[in-house]
Amino acid sequence: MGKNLTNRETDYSKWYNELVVKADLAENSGVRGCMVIKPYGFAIWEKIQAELDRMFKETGHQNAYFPLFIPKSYLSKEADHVEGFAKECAVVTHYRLKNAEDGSGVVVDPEAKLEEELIVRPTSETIIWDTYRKWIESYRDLPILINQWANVVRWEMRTRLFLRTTEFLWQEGHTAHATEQEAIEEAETILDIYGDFAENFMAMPVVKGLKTESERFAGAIETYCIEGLMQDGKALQAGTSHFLGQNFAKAFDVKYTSKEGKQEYVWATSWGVSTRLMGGLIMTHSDDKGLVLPPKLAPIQVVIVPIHRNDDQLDAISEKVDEIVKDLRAKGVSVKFDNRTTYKPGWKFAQYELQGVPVRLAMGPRDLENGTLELARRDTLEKQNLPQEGIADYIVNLLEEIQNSLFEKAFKYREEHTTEVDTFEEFKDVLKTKGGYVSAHWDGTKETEERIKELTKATIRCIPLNNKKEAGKCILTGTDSAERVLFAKAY
RNA sequence: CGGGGUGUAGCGUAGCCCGGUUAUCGCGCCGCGUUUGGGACGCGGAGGUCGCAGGUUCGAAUCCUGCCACCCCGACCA
Repeated sequence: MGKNLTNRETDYSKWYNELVVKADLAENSGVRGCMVIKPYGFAIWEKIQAELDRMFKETGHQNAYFPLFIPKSYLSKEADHVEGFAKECAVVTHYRLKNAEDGSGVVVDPEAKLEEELIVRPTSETIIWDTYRKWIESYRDLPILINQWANVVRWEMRTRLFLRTTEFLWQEGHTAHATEQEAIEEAETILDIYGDFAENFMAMPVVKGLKTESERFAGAIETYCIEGLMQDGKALQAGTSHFLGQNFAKAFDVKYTSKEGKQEYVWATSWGVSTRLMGGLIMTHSDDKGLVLPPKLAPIQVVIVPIHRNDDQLDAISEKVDEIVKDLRAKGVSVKFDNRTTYKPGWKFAQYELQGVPVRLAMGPRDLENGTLELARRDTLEKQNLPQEGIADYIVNLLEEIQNSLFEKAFKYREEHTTEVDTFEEFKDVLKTKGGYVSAHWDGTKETEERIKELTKATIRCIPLNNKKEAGKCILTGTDSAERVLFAKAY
């Protein structure tokens, strides 16, 4: 295989293809950049969904579902929003096909042209706000805290598996509030959930911050984000939470009557994370042998491989293994006993390493005699022989240790790849030779940000929320600056 | 959409410049046997619109034209 994942030049997409997912559609279909998520990959997504869903619900959110198709006119109601998405919308113009007269197949029936074209949602703000108008009359109707799990389509010019597919799965939250303060707090609450999830479940350290004007969501007043740093030194925007102000309320005329009997526009947020998180997961932890999954998101946490010469041995091993499986399941650990005789142990070892299963147990005749088993950690690739006695408890602790150790490793990498610089020369040099985040002063203007991007391909990933105030000079223009911002090359 | 590159079996490829028997090799797949503590080995077998269409030619994977798809670099983006 020989793909060095720690190499900065690595093409991760090859891993995706081989490991979890394959972009694989009918030839010449014109549907580019879509991905088929294989069962194992989807199982990871389901774990992500389950945890986030729980966190949303714990903070008072509910799930709902809105239509895939959005009337074209909706999109044009919010000026910045159209501007941001118009160039990447798939449009439905007809609703029927018919047999071609020359028998060459089916063609679009010109009779079946839609009066108003429908947009395949690139995001659902517009259709949701059109609905909220009908739902909201009084301050008693607020807040509305709704999340939707859905697919969206963005016809990007260039796609990249997981990170920028034409169609992707995500969750999008859309909330309406009576006050500005409450909406801002909502956006921050969600950012905290995203940060918590990224660090404690994905074991991916993130920087929480604010986007600059040019990186802000189309239609937002403020965009909060979490930014991860991948093993190749590039940053990945892993989630965003937007404070939308009253932009959408005004565009869709969503007003409520306040306690005082006055008509007020509502305040809004929207927020989302997507299947891109899976890309982040892979790019944060994987090594040359394949995926490395944090235990909390691994579809299989422990795999048990029997080593045997004949059926009698397998039966004897199975008997022991069944006990261990039962113990582990009782402690909430997901276990797979791979007793297939169609594959050999060596093949299975390699296979589960590819899939990133955190812990592997092997048991053979020798172990039966000694009451032992072999345990291998996916993250460190260390193997040890242990007594079968008490193995379930040992594993429960070990899974936690692996979870923590993955985070620590990624955290250390990020610390080592965050560099403060004070001159543009250093800035360019760090980007070229070391990569990662570069913390530098910036004069706060769009023009400077743009110029730096042109010169170095680095963008401002965010203005960290916990930023300390520190006077300095912009690395490009030398103008006074009050704080450093984080630059990086990004996906 | 601009610049560069690539399309040959499920995957990865040789052959193309310089046209000529039955299109190369590896992995994978199927059968039989031996194997099984780190991706086993032997023997046998199946599998191909050489991206598509047209052209040149006695003859095209190979040369020419057009189209399509994919990858990389730009503009765009979760």
